[in-house]
Amino acid sequence: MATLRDLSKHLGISVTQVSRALNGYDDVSEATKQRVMDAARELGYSANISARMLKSGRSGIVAMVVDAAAERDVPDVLMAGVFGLSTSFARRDMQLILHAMPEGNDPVETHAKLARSGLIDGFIIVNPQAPEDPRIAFLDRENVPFVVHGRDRIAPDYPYVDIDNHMVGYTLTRYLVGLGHRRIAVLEGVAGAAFSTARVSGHVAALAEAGLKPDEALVRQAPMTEVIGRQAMHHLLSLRDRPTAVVAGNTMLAAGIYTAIAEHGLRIGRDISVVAHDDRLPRLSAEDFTPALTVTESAISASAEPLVDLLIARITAPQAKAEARLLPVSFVERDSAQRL
Amino acid sequence: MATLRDLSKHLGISVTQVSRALNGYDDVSEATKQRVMDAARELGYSANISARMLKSGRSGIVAMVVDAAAERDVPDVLMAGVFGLSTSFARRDMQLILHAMPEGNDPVETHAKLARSGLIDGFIIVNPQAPEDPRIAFLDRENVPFVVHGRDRIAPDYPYVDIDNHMVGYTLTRYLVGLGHRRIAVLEGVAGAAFSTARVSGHVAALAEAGLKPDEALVRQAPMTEVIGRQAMHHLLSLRDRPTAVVAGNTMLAAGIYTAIAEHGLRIGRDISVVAHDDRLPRLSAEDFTPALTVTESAISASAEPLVDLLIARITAPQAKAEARLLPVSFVERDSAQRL
DNA sequence: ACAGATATCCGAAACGTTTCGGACAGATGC
DNA sequence: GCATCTGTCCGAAACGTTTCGGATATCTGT
Repeated sequence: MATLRDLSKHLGISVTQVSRALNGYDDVSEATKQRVMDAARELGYSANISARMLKSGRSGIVAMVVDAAAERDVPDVLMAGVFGLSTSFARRDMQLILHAMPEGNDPVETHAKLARSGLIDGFIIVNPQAPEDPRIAFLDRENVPFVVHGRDRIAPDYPYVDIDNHMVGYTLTRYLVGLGHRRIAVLEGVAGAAFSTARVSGHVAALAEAGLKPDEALVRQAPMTEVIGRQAMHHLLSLRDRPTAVVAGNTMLAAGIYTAIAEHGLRIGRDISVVAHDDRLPRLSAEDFTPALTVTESAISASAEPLVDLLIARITAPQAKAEARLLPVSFVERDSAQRL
Repeated sequence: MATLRDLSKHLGISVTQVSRALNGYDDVSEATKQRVMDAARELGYSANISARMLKSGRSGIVAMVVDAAAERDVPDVLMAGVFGLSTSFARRDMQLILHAMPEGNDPVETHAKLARSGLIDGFIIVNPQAPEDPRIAFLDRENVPFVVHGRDRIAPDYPYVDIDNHMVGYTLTRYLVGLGHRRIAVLEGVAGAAFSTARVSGHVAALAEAGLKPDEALVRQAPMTEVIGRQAMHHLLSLRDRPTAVVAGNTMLAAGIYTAIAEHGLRIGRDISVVAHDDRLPRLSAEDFTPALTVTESAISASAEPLVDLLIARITAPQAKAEARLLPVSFVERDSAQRL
């Protein structure tokens, strides 16, 4: 609870100089800088954030609003993201507010209220809706700094971090086509989600390239949980004309799919091929599946650092041209898909 | 970005009166109160939190520090807690900072730094370590408001919300003993965790009551994941003198146990009885297990509201005697345990 | 020795809010 | 009619920081 004034008195120099010493200005001598630093440590001084903010207009706090209802089923991916972000921000002496929005609340209104309070320097937007996310439209219009994990259009003019989801869908399906598969099912995330839409379009593109038409009955967009993967796979396997291969949106879906296939007495790879996208979640590693799962992989945790960088850039220079980062995706062939 | 002064000018009354009107003081007439409210809505006024805080000493922000390494494996229970807390705080116009602490950082130092910044009104402490949690000792000593989910001793003098974990352990084991079981295994949370210690002690008490000695080989304290449940159960089943029943710390462990038993070709209930504690996590419902799982149950989400109440009480009246809330636990008999 | 550059310092204002102490009516009591 | 009370209002100070404009002392080159 020491203040600048306490330090100033203690050292016999002005508040101004103490402040400038602490903030590394160059019109303060090395000697005093040292003395101030030492005294600060000794007295346990830490700048009062609200005072700093009142003056500078920045709080060092960013917020991320998540839809409690939508995220409840899939905490793994959210958690991986939040942890990465929180530590990345902490390293820069910033803090992340996680605001869980109760069901039925308007996301735009929630962001508006948070922004109006003046507390928040910027927002992290996750799970953008395609084709046009209302939160993005709002923040853009109001000139509130934000960065998006994902994107709601092909070439946005706001800062975002994403992977090439179209390519993910294309790669996985293309691989199966190459193995001779013709009836290929797809289990992806919920229909509104931008990443899900992009991947399905990649899937369709790969099919088209092989002269195949997508079969609506084989495409399912739903929350990516193990239970849903299992149910959906059971349904697919009970089809008259069942698929010979399936693409899963993440490893949780894949786990459910594995279970369902086993419960049908079929062998993965031999009877039904499975491939998936792997976000590198801490719990379900594709290489630990039996048989080991063939995937496109891209660690979701890797997006934290660039997201933080871009958001900070946005906050400090709101007028600068928006930057974006496309994270790499690699394809790892294992044993879960075989030639038909 | 409207300020009090904007309102004051716009209405032709003093800043003081505008502030008092907005904060519901009674020395301002109903008429002006109404006018001020209307103008505030019209101009989109929202109090600048840092200014308010600078003056009042309160930010309306509370923080929860979680150990990234420890929570990575078990996001479900953390997530359920965080969501409940965030919405409960939001309802009171407060915000929750989730601070993910990187591995190897000192929790006490992390809390100290956060507290010193002056930004944070209070802390939520989760996963207290028994017998003495250093974070609790520190915050108590420094008179920083906090509330604990759980407790690190039997009868603490700080505010906390908990269930009777000794009773949980006792009830589950007692039930199995009543069914004639004598070799009863226990899979609980990591050894340092207070809840885990309490439950194991309840287990031991129930055994002692039946004249049984606990067998160290049958008690395992580890992270409560499905994978660990499965591995631990495999180990137990391979024992020369294997248990006839097992108590699981939560439904994730139970799910792994179910898998392992099935993989051994044994039937749950008939060959091996299983009971568990059910935190009512959104994903794994005890009643959806086959066979349906017999549990003690207590929704972890129910603790959010009392935690928030107690923390706010602590913040507004730091000197008042600490309150506590013991949440109810119920026993639900289903089909996963049978008479030996 | 002197003008000007350089290095180091400081006072004071400002950010937007809350709140203390007091002001000024009009109403009430005697 | 005077003092007192009640209902409304307001000015000014304060919270702790940052920063602008200026001050002072020391150094440079001539």
